[in-house]
Amino acid sequence: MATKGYWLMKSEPSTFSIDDLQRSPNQTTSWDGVRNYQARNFMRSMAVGDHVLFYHSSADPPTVVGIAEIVKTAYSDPTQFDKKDKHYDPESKPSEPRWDMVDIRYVRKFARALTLDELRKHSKLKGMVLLRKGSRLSVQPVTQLEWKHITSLV
DNA sequence: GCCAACGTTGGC
DNA sequence: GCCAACGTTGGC
Repeated sequence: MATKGYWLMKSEPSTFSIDDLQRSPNQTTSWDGVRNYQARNFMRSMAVGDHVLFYHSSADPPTVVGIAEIVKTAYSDPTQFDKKDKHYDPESKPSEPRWDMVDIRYVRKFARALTLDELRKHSKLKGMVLLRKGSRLSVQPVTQLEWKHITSLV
């Protein structure tokens, strides 16, 4: 059996929180609006069943709040063609869509949210992309060890 | 609100 | 292909 991938995805809770995900139809949503090539490429490499840490960015404090899973692999993000959408991309052609999204489903909320300060105290998490200075990637990989360690805290 | 870090754009 | 200017992210 192949090992599943582990990821972290950021969302501003004022825009879309883990509670919003839990309340969504089938507790599922499509992760649209990603307009960064690196983040897009990570989404393209996701497989159904991959595990996702749900992160609340620009929150006070910013925290890892729970877990989701990938339920649909990357496909064209329709908001790139919607002139009224904030993430409209006039350069992208329907014949050759530039931006993709995946579908994720709610799995669980942690008993408590994990702050960056707390995570930084764990030497095992020292290499985490999330904790790197200036790291802005909204979709990023997590190692299996990092995943195990974080989920063991809650 | 500030600003460091980073990605993108476009002139050359 | 270089790099300055600009825009965005996101912690603080």
